[in-house]
Amino acid sequence: MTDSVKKPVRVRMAPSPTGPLHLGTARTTLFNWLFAKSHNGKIILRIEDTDFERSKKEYEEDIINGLKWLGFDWDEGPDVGGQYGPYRQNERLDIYEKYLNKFFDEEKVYYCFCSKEQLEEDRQAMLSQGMAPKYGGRCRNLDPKEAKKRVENGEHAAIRFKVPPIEVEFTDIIRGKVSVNAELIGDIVIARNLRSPLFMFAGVVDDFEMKISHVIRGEDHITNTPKQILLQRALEFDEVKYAHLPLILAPDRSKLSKRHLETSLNDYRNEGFLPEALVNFLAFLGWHPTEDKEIMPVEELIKEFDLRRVQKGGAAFNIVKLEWFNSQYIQKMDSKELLSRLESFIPKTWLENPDLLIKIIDVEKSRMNSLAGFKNLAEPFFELPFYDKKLLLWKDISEKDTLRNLKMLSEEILKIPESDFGKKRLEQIIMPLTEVWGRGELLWPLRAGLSGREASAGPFELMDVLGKDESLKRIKSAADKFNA
RNA sequence: GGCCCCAUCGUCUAAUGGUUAGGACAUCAGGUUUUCAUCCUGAAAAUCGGAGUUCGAUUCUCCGUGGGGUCACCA
Repeated sequence: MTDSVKKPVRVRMAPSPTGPLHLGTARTTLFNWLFAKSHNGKIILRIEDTDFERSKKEYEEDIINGLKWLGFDWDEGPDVGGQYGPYRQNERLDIYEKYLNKFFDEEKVYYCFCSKEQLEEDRQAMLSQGMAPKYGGRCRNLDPKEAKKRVENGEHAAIRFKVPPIEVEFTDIIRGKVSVNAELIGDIVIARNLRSPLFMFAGVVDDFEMKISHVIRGEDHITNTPKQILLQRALEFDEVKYAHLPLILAPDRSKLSKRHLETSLNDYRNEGFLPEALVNFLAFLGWHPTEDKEIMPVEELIKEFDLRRVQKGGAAFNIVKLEWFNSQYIQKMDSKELLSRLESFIPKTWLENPDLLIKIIDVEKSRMNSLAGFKNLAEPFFELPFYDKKLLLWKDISEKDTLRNLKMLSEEILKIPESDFGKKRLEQIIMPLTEVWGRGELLWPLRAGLSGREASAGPFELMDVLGKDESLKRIKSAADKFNA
């Protein structure tokens, strides 16, 4: 309960399966995960599906999938079990009911029969008077026995918690002291009925039941915290430690929404971002190590992660920087490994020749800033694109000279024995020629003819991958453009 | 609107009661055996405004401004 008695670190990842895995959820999860890992703590995955109308099994699957893809694991959860389960709130209704009944016995809650229309009217009235809209307490003083009877007779009533009019203060690990006057809050609804708790209440019960030590969540929850602390006190639970993370903002620092960019993790996955890059990028959105470094693999993040170094202000999402992280991780990645990541991004037929693909990857790696971009880069290796003969002309070199140069190169390349054909040998043969005839004059048409592209890898690398026959074929086809 | 949180280059951020306010991405200019990319070098670029505390504040305090969050029988 106090700092002197250190509780074992147990954090929870608590996504709501009301949509596909969100970028913000991914980052909150990452910070929880890093914190737990760096403290040898346990991680609990809890599915917060008390909103039965919006919660969907498919979203739960998507979220779990996405979290695993990012490389996270957990010690307890709906899929792996654990001694504090079940781990779906929907399966814990008995537990909530028990505490709700306790609350009724102690008269800390009451039934509220106000209709939604009525409440909305009240709200508007208060708003128009410039007041903070809060529940006025119309049902607070109804006779509990009578209220219970009405509910038993089938009348619908929500369950409200009597919020005491006191100042609530808590210490946030990131922000320090935060205090709120609960008088401004009004009695909050904590359950639709005994079998249908709401987030505010279910979370508090679960955090206690699951022995959670630290609640690390987005700043959007900061105003929920005093309410939950009040609930904890009423339930006589130990207080947990809180850390509220700064929010991810849109690139223009406004509120993050789908209007500005993709907010679902799957979009980034499908665009060919590496989970390693995403994790590194997300970690640096609001956090930074002591030293100046950017590329930090996850093991290093764990080693250096510290909640106290988390930024307080919101962080704008910068896709360009993400792309940079991605290209860095791609360049550093072993080509074999890269190939396995590439599988879902390329035509199946390409997979028939893995050796060739590895060669292409080696050559094109530095030009890749996403897995999805590889296909376009690799296409010329499988099929020479159609191109206009103008592409072969270096600066103001004439067609005639270009043709001559191509023929000359072709003859020289032909002389190289198959067994000795490769980048090194090609350079040895061709580079001296450029001393005489000019670099651009020889190399440009050669490269353009081999790739059929305005921009590509260099001619020696190209030929190295294409092989002697295909290279000569392409050079001939380039020369033919002028013969015709 | 009430309440809460926040504020260093365009962006992510480092640092300190005294520094030429550092790094990274992006930008610009060069260089590295032709193009593109990689890589290297260099340049430009910031302490939101105003008071106060102090010998000295970007750092501490207050006010203002700006941004964000929240005020659901969503989470």
